[in-house]
Amino acid sequence: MPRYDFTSIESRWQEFWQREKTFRTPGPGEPDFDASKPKYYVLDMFPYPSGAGLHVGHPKGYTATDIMARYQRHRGKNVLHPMGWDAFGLPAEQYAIQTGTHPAVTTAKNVDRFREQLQALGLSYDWDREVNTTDPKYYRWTQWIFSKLYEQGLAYEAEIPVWWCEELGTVLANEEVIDGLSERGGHPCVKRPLRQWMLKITAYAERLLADLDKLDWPESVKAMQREWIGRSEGAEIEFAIASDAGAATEQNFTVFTTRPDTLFGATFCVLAPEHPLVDQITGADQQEAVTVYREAAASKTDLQRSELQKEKSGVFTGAYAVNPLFEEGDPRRLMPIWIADYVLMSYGTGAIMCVPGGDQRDHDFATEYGLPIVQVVAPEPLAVNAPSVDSGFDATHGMSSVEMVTECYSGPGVMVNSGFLDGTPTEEAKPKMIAWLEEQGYGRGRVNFRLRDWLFSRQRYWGEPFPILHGPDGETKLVPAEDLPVSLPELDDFKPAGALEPPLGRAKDWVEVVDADGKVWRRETNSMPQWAGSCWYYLRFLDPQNDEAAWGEKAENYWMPVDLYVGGAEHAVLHLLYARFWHKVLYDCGLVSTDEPFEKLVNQGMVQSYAFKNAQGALVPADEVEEQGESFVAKADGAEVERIVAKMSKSLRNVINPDEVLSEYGADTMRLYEAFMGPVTASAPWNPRDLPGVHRFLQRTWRVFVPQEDDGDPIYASLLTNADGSDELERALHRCIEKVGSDLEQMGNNTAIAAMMEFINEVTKREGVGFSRSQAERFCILLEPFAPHLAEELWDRLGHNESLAYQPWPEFDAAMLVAESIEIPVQVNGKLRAKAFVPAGQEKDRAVLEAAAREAAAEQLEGVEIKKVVAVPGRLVNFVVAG
RNA sequence: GGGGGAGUAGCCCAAUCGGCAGAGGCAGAGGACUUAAAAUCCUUCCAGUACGGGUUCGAGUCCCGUCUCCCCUACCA
Repeated sequence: MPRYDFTSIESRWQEFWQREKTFRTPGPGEPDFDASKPKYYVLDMFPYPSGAGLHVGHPKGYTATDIMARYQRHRGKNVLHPMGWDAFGLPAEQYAIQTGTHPAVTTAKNVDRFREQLQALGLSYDWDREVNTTDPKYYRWTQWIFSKLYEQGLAYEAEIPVWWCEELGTVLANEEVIDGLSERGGHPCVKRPLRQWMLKITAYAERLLADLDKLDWPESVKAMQREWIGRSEGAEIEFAIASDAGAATEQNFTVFTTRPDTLFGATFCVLAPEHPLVDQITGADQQEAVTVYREAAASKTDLQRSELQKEKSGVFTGAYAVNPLFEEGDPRRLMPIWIADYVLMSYGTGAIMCVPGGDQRDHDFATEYGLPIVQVVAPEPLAVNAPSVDSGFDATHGMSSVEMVTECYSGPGVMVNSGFLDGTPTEEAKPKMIAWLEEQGYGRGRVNFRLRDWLFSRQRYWGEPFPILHGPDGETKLVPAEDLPVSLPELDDFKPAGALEPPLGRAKDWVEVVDADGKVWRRETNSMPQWAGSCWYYLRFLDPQNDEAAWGEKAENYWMPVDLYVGGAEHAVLHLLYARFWHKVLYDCGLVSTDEPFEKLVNQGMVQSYAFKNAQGALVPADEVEEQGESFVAKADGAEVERIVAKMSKSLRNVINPDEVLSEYGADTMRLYEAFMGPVTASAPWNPRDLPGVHRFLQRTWRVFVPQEDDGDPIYASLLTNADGSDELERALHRCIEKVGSDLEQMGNNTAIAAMMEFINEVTKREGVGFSRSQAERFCILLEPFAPHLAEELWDRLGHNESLAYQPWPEFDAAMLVAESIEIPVQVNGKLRAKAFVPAGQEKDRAVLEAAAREAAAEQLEGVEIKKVVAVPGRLVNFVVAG
């Protein structure tokens, strides 16, 4: 086999690894577990096994983690590197509705295909730890964790308006609905009140926010989570509704504001159109306008609302609220109450006080409807004689003419026109006002979160059943832990059972449960959302066969936390926030030993693909374009098209199938290319032209080990002797070891590959002369994380019987990293003018450096005055000269 | 509007603390081998780092301003 025959090499080693269970990872308690070794837990976000199979984007992250896993094994660590399936989900259920095929059947088929494809890439997962969220042995524990949440009072039922998607026959979470359309499939959705299970994630808002600081995560992800949690400090203020006579009545409403300091500048209030108080306070004259406005607002989608963003709209209710700062008779005491759709019922209290002098939105609204604007914050510190006293009312608003302004200023400054706060800087004014409100009983300081409780139920078949029973009198109880799992019943028809009745409602025998006392209970027919299984799978990997517990304490103590977690940025908020929430609950229950699950997070970049755009700017599918010399033209009409980089998508027909790459170049080339494209975190287009480059590197490697004659030896005889290698190659190898090792530590896989190419080029240049067995062996270890099949094959041919996977990483000698003579650039006034040569070992000696530099630049330095000499040891010498 | 990130050769990408702009690959050019082609090997061409200022002996790297692109988010009171 003189040629590099990747097909037979790769299948040989894949069979070997599977047969020998090379990557089986014993855990605490198992006989072959070595507790003295440090651990490394490297995890991929497990995939949803779709019917389409893998595409080249998946392996980008998987390759990166596999390289890390293999590297850490060479570093002598116990490496936990598992894979599994997030297999509940809508596509299998919809396929079932269309074809009658049970989702379990579809899922099993897809899982098999995914597993095959992953194994074909030579990924070193411990397949004994494979988990599947749809397996009753798995979801038994998902249900068990739900029970814990329920026991902690963190799961509750509520009748709330939720997004209902008629087409999908289910409720969706806010984040699964974009612009009124379902994220999956793009079907229209409407809001409806429904009984739902909620998880009280808001109870953990503060900790979920604070603990972000200690995570080694991308800034962008942390920023997104912070924004999603949306903590803001301010105050709640209660406003009484004014009677016709202007007195405060019993009726009131509460607003949340981050600017209590500006209460003196509040000139009106706005309620969300859906606010319950609107019906009660609307005056007869305004009734019709209010009704019309509310109906219009209700029918608007978020998209429509945001399109109309620029122009504020609203309607006066006819009622007034009392600003508690002002005495009766003061015109500023009565604030008209409007409704407007820029105030959202779902945030804060659904009502705001409006300070048009200090808030752009309020200002826009006030300008639109001619409401008074008062300045209460002055940007610059003002002199003592700043105007601060009311002086009569103007004709338009009955307000003081002095303080009417048209500008809006929302920055920090000094309070004006603000009674007892006059002259106080903004930041001090806030606590002062809060203190006043608390003292007077009008309000209190308060922290508000944007984060809302997690809508945790779905009207689907293909999800985890709740371990919940409903009694005849409306009571609710948990299914006892020993009766778990509550298995999914068999069904023939997976459609919703009624307008709002989930498919599980069809399983009558399953739904009804009679207890020992003859009492009839009904099972919960909602199921859990897809996020449930992925909230804790990283814990099940620790101890996947355990039938007594979700995980063993020893395993958890040893393996957690996850050292490196790699996945797409699309999970920045939802999955990662939900999983952190569950983990903290488990931590509080004493079930896990760390308060955060994922220590380091890396988002792999997207693998994009080329697409084409014609002169009209329309996208042209890739298979309708051909290359003509330097340019690309549409096959249809020969018109020139522009090549652009885009996401892979079916419609652009630019999706790259990994199977083709594998058959043409093999898994090692595929892995190498994925890793060589650029930094793991960067997005880059899949460029088929670049594949031969990395493939050639593997071929060159092959050729420096294996003679090319048809009847040649399986490996060069010179590599089977114990002769010393040449000093130059030894130095080159030490540089390579140092570079590959330090790059791997920081996932610099692309540059590590470049270093190996450099070394092999060096060996090739010498036609293998001076390449020793010891060098060949050490190089095999460096290569193994990237191209494990080829590395194992060469290692085997070097005469080893054991797998290469656990060989210790080679050492390098710092003294070997430098050449014998060191070239030092010599600058004159910062410009490169000459090169000096210094013997290795003396490059840090300033005197030697300077002397060598003077000699090298003698010509340039002749007859000029040297004002200064900058000599950086080992780096360069710069002469600063006059003129 | 807000937040995160990126602009280095025709292309993908490198460049520790500020210290020779180039490690590697693709593409291009020339050559060797070959009956020829493929494969392989050798040689070689190519930018002053988006733009404008500043600090410095010295700036791709630090500071200020501007532009372009990508991602996320969006009336959050």
